[in-house]
Amino acid sequence: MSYHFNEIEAKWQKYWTKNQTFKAENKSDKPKYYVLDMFPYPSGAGLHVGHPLGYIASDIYARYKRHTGFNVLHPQGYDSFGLPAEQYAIQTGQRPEDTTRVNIDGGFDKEGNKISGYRKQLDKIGFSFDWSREVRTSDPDYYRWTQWIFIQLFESWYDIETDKARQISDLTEIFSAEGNLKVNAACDDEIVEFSPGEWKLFSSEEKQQVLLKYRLTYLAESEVNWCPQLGTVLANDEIVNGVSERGGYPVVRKKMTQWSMRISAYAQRLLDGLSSIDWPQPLKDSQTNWIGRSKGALVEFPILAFPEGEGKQKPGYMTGGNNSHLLIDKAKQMRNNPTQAEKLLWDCLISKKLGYKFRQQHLIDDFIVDFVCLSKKLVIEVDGNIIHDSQQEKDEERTKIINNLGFRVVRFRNEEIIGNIDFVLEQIKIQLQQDVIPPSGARGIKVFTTRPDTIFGVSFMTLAPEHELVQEITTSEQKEAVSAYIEKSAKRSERERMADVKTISGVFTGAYAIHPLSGEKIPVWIGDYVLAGYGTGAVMSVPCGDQRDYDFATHFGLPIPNIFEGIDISEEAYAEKVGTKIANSDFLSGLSYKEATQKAIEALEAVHAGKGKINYRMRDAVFSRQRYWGEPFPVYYVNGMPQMIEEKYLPLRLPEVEKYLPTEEGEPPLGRATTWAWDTNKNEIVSNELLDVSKSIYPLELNTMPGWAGSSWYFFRYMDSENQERFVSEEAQKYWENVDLYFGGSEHATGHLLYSRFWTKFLKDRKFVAVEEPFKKLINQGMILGMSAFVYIVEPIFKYFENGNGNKMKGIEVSELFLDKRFIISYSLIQKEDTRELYDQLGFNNKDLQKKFKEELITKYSNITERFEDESIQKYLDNLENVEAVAVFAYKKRVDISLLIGLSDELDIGRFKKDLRYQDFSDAEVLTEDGKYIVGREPEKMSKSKYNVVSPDEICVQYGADSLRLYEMFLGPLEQAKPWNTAGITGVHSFLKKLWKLYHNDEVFGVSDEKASADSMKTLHKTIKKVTEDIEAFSFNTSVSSFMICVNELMAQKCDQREVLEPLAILIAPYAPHIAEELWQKLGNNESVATAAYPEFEEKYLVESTKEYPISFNGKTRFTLELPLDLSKEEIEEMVMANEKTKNQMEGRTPKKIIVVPGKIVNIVG
RNA sequence: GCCCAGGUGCUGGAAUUGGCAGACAGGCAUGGUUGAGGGCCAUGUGUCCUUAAGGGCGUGCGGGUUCAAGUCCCGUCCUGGGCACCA
Repeated sequence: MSYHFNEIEAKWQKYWTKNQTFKAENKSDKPKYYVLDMFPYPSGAGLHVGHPLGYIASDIYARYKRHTGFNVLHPQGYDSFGLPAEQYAIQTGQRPEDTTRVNIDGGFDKEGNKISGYRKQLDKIGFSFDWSREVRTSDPDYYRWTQWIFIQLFESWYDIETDKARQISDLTEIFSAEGNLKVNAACDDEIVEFSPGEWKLFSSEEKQQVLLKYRLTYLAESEVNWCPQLGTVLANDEIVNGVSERGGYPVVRKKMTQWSMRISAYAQRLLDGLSSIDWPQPLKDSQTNWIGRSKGALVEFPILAFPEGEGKQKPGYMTGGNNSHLLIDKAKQMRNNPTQAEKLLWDCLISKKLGYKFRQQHLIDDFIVDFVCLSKKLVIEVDGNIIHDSQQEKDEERTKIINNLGFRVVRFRNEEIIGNIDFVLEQIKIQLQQDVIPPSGARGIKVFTTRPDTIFGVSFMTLAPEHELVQEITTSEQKEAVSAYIEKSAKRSERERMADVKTISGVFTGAYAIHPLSGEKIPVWIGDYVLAGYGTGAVMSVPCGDQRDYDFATHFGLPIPNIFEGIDISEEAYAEKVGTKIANSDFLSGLSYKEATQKAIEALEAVHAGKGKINYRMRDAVFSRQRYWGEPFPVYYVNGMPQMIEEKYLPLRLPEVEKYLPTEEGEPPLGRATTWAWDTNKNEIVSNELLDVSKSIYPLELNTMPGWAGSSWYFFRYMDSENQERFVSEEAQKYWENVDLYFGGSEHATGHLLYSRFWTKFLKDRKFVAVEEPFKKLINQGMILGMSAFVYIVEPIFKYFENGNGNKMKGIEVSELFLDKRFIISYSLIQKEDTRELYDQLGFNNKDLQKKFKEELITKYSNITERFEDESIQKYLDNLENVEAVAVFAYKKRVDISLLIGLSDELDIGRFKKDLRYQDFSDAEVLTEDGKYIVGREPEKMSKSKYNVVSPDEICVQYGADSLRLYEMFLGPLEQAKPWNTAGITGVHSFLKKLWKLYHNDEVFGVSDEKASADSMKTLHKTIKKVTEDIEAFSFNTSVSSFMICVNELMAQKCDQREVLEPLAILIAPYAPHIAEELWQKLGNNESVATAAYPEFEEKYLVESTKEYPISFNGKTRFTLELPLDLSKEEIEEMVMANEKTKNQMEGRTPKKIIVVPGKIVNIVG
């Protein structure tokens, strides 16, 4: 009875579906185990053999866990929103919804080609998925909850004090009670401070504006990565080498109003969480890298007010702005004519009763304040008796600016001072006791540095061209140069800027900053080596310690002071931290990196010019896409302010549009929808025409969510996929917790895997889930590469070059790599006169390259024929008649692997020539002696465009799903990338045939109930041990070879006992479930093998009494000797030395040393 | 430049608490079975010397530790992946 795998597999796949064998229950006595694969994007191309690799591994583990008594959740679904469906829609006009459905469930594409669909393809491989829990991210029942989570994010802010996300209503309560002064939140940088009174006075819109700066998802105008070809913005992780990940289109910087996710609030927790999860180290490393935490200091360098002055150093008390020279006379005048109240107060203040020095009518920026205590940064303003509204507004404005410079302001009215001077002084005293608030605002240049120890090495400062201060500080002389530079660098695309890191460019602003510790005057430059997006967009340049600063200084002739003891910096900067001593640095001289860093921060803090700071590289994630095929935002706009649609009216369904392109006005595709307005009375989507008619109807958001929205929480939905009340019920989530084992590719390291962790932490903070991390253990499966086939083409080219004498000549250029290949001569180009076309085809479209190639050909001409082993080309050339000159060279061309004969590397020349894709070669000549053409093969990523795709469907038909499963595992370690070679599958296929035979006597099934031999029991238990260890270590390739060894041994032993064959069937069931079920049934079991108890390993069958000792002399094994295992060291030594062979080896010498390791080895030295 | 992973036969790979390198497969070769092909079975297959017995050399390269190194240490080269004017 032979092994009819197709019948067997179809039978059991049907059985599993019918009996819902793998349906997971949310209630069970068994312990739970959650195994998950990253769900696929269902593309029109269907599955290739690379896709199921991870699914097979996870399936084996899930099945293994079922055998060992776990309640296993092993679901599957589709990440069905995404760009390719939309691109396809743009091209063909078909609805993405329809094409996506066909890609999953099967059907026909527009050309009428049959698409079998992901589901059918997956089903054929025999996975133990619980399909009753399937999710599709593009299903309104699913994205309803994606929208819901978005609303929760909108309704939350991040409280740094409690290190948690909290409801936005908590924040508004705090604002009403105490303003925002004490709020320590993750929020936008430019937050204006306000009191509870001011908060109450804000209009509704102003309040919404303020709150947007705190929300975890917020609308902000920011510089984004705009991809004109795709018509959308991209997140940082969707850009690779300055071009879009999908399609490879250029990306430019553009200012746009976009939804963003405040993931930066979670930077530290995302970093800390990594230590609690069992993920591959490289993956953790790349997340760590991406988050990019760096420890250092934030330092503020004040800007010199009179850069064009006599070069005098500005004293610390001169706090005036750029217009000080105009105001200073006015201030003097005011000092001489004080009001009554001013006079009274000044007399008290100048008497130093309060213990602090005050100044009168002093310049701060472009304002003259009445009194100021510079050391405590306290301003005292005296107001007239009658205060008009307009005056009050002006005062508030003025207070804000002064606040931003780091001064507090107290105001008293004239009558207060005159009426109760003691009370006023008491108030001032209280203010003086408070700490100085470091300046939060404008005039200083704030920089972030990881090397505060090198602060005395600063010789200039550099701002990013986009820096907001640039316009303000640039002197009139430099204005032109600076503007030109800014314009030039703004024009450069991101890619250009990245490609060109070598060119040093920059311009002096004319402004100077003041060193906060030395008081020295430091020139301020702008340069595009400083990135606007990182840190503060400005750097303190320490040329001796940073190569970029060094290069910049060298280029522009700026000074390079050396602050390292005994280090030569005449050639390059010195960036080593350890073992370095700081010199020429005032109080830091002589200190190590660590000591100096700490001292520098202390000193900066003392003068309120800086503080220690942790900076993160990770930016907030842009969450809007100008696309159609994504989740619509549950958002409408009232007076330009975003409003959330109430939860109970979700989902907000994606509208129909006629075309999937942006509108003429450049709006996203949803701008084409005619029914896309929100009626706040009826709470439904209504026609846009009503927008002007009714006051309760508002426009809906036109952007959609990015691809990662739906995938950031789907693992929770599987726990309770039918729930209509909640995204996952509390009980279901508490039961399944999180994913125990997650399989997927490492390419999602900084996208999906980071965003999922972020959302999970957020949901935990808001108590929607009870876990902090989504995936406990993660395994990255490696990519299966396709074996692309290549043909090697030589093409004769005429009128190609001339030698020095003006004669045309003959030559061959064949890459050395191709010397052992067979060639195909293409005639297609012979007829073509214009060689430029050929150049283009080969990439030699550059004049220099052409010249170089020509030269090389001439110099190599003399010895090329010797190097070239296949003489047929030479013969061909020699036989050419009436041709004076010809040059030939070879290149390779991909050929479709379906044009090969069988599984061999031989090209079907007839079909190749007839193939339309290779019509240039229809009259080609194949240079081979034996009439065969053997292609070259190279591993590459499997893809349709490379003609190297192997479909699992064909493999299943030819060899069966069990063979496919075993082979994919047998190929090599799971995490490794490895090439696919269909020919190799015969190994595992014949193994399965042998296994089948083991359970059969000739034509009939037959097992005996007799006792198995000791050898068979040993083989079985050895296999149980090895396979179990391997499966726990995810070493599936070695367990497959263990099965092979096991079956080979049992065959040799002629084993047919149930005692061995029954446990073996269970053992192999996770790997080859179909054949295992069939054998299990034939063994007389009625239930599926899926939940049969896993065989237990028993040591006793493996106990050996003897060991074949390798006997080595000076480390080289010469022979082996079988000895009982219970011998002592001495006994072993005695027996070995007594052996005849030992005596032969020693040839009468006495050993210097004898090493005996019982149970392992004997080594005789001498 | 920085971080990570990895270099073992013709190919995929096995062996890393230091203990007979090349398990298990594919390929190739020879033989058997078969009308033929496919299939199946058997044997061989790191490399060099040798009729053989046997021996030399062998895990990218160079050193070192050890009775013993693919495995540990130092240096170096190469390949693949990630990040990158990140201050």
